[in-house]
Amino acid sequence: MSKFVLDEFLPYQLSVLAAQISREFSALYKSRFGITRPEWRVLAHLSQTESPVSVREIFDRVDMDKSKVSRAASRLESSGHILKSVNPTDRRLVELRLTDKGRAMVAELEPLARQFETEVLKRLGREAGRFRANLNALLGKK
Amino acid sequence: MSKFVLDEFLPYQLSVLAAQISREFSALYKSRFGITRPEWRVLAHLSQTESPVSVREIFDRVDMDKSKVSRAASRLESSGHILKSVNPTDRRLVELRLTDKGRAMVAELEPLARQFETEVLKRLGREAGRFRANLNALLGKK
DNA sequence: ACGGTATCGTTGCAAATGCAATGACGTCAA
DNA sequence: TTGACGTCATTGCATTTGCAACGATACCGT
Repeated sequence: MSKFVLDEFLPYQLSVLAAQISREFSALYKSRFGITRPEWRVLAHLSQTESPVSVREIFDRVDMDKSKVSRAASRLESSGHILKSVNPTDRRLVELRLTDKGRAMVAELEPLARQFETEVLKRLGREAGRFRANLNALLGKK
Repeated sequence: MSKFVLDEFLPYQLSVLAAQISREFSALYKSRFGITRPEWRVLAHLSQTESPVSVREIFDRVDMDKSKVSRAASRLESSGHILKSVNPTDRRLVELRLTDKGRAMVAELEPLARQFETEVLKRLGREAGRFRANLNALLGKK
């Protein structure tokens, strides 16, 4: 059997690539807005829907531990980017929603995100679409 | 401009996929051999070469902080899987090499790794090769 | 209505992490 | 040879992380 080569091991490659790209991008929003990765995720998720969203909903969909989401939300509340309130229908739930300040920040952030993504995909040329499709397949989408 | 959708954001997708797959695989070797992810990386890297390898060499190629490598190596030494020794030519360097016990463990581990990888790639069917090629391109290989 | 069970978000805590500082060693030029 | 500078691995420390435990609330069968 041929030798095992770590550099060609899929889980390893994915790990390295994801870490590199995330580091690069997070350096961007960290320096520009002073937010952390978990905070960015919460913000990005909140920006997608008008209605308030519970902590559970986020950590379900966003692949972060409950506590991570909870703490990120608390920081975002302190910094005035989101509001937390108890859901009156089900008092176990906490509703998160963007403040105007939060919305403004996301509005600045999103173009940067798009641009960053475009730059990355440029490296793949015409293979970009296929790569994304395969990524989605591995993520078990649709 | 169309709405920003986190689920379709490349850095996010890569992060999630890498985390999922790494979690899955690390659960395997953790339950079976009690080693952590950094330890697995060091072992996997050491298994690829006969000659001893310095800490620097590993953290350069393996995308881990120096201290992470150093601590993983110490744990692996305690558990008897590797040996650490001072390089006699350049006494700043620490040579890491597998013990027989370490080699035996890696020998068990590698087939599991291959199999795991195969299972993942199966989900892509005939696209697998292309996906890997694109991954390599993004990693800036060759 | 009541008890048992499940779900939600937060928190405590131990472990892992990243980063800077440190100390040991090498290199090189004068 | 010396001294300034660079490199290596480890360690200290503050922060982050994951996990379990907890209190509060909701749900469900009886």
